[in-house]
Amino acid sequence: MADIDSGSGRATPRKRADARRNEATLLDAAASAFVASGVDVPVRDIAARAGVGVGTIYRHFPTRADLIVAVYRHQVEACAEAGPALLADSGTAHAALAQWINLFVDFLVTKHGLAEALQSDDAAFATLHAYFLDRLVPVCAQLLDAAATAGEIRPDVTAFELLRGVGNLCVGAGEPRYDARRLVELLIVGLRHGAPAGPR
Amino acid sequence: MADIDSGSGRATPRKRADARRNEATLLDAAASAFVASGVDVPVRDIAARAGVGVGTIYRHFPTRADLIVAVYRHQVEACAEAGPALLADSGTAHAALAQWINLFVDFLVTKHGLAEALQSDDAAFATLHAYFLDRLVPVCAQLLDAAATAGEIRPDVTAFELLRGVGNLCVGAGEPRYDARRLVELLIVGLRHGAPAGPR
DNA sequence: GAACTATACGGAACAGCGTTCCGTTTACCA
DNA sequence: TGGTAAACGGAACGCTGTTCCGTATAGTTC
Repeated sequence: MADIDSGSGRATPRKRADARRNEATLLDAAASAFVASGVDVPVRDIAARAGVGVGTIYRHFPTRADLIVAVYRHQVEACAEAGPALLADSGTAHAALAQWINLFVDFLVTKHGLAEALQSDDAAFATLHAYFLDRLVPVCAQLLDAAATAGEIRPDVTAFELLRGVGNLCVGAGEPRYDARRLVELLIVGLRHGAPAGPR
Repeated sequence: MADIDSGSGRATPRKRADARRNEATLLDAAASAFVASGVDVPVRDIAARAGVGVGTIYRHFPTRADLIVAVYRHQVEACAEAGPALLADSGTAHAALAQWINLFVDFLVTKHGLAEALQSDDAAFATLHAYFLDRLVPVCAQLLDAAATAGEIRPDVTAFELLRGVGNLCVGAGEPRYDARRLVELLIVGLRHGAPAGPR
């Protein structure tokens, strides 16, 4: 999948061959370990799977969050880029928003433990938090603004809040009696119908 | 607040005085430790606060979840008992449901880390899970049934699912940019307006 | 009041985690 | 074919929850 950090950067004098190889190996090992045991799989397990020492993991990925981000970067980027496309293609802004949220939920519920990690306030996950928010909040805000401008939804819910809420609802997906998708759907429906002042 | 385990039980020959004293001391210490540092405060901190050894904690409360349950039992009972009362007093079943959910949310958001613990799949929290579900699911189901029978809400959301969703939304409450109550409100609104088949 | 015993206590010890650190190995370049 | 900076492996550290057992003590019995 193309070489990592070859050419371009003159300032960084190019990493050693074994280092580049290990980084790729680690990404693969982490990805399969995440699938097998969730994103909270012990670091030692990932190291063993990759056939390296734990020190090697931390040299390449200073914190566990960096590893998670690296593994899922492609999919998060794809989700972010789908936002404007949906807005252009969908009949209404609300429909685009609903579809985009569905993409996000599909992504989250298929990654065991990712939703849990996303809303952990553990300092180790700060960069994970930051990456998801930096990348997705603007996209969500654009969809939200469009729907609000069109008068299709109540205008007082922020993109941060909605993403966080949806992420929270995805925690525990996979349990048979709990359908996160349905509850997220309820949330989106409520967004359309809820009066700004609320009941009572 | 009455004595603990006095009289009645002949089978249990009554605990020693120091044991009963320590149990009460531990409940107080745990309660204030939970307020100060969240329900995930280290066991050693609670022990230190109570002036006992960690062994004493585990003798009285075999698992951390038992301690949490013991500390919050009164409030959970109160919440459970409020359900039928609200149903009798409110104009509509949906209003009763909304108010009861509000009680639950108020309880959760004021207990740092409790919502997080509730949806943890850690085996240590199994009894915590079980207690909350045993006590609250039937109440929620009663409210839900009443509202569904009255045709005020879509009938395909289970009490378990709703409680879990609401609990999930309460995770991270306390963060300034995240208003769990508002999102729960959206969920309840969606419950009223959502068509069983959903959009699209 | 003294002796005896079941009960309860305290905290050292264990296991599992993330993370750090450093002696050793290895890839690259001259 | 050395020499050296880069990278590696895994022991070690600090922090968890939990267990275990020698010691202290409350309650009972004479």
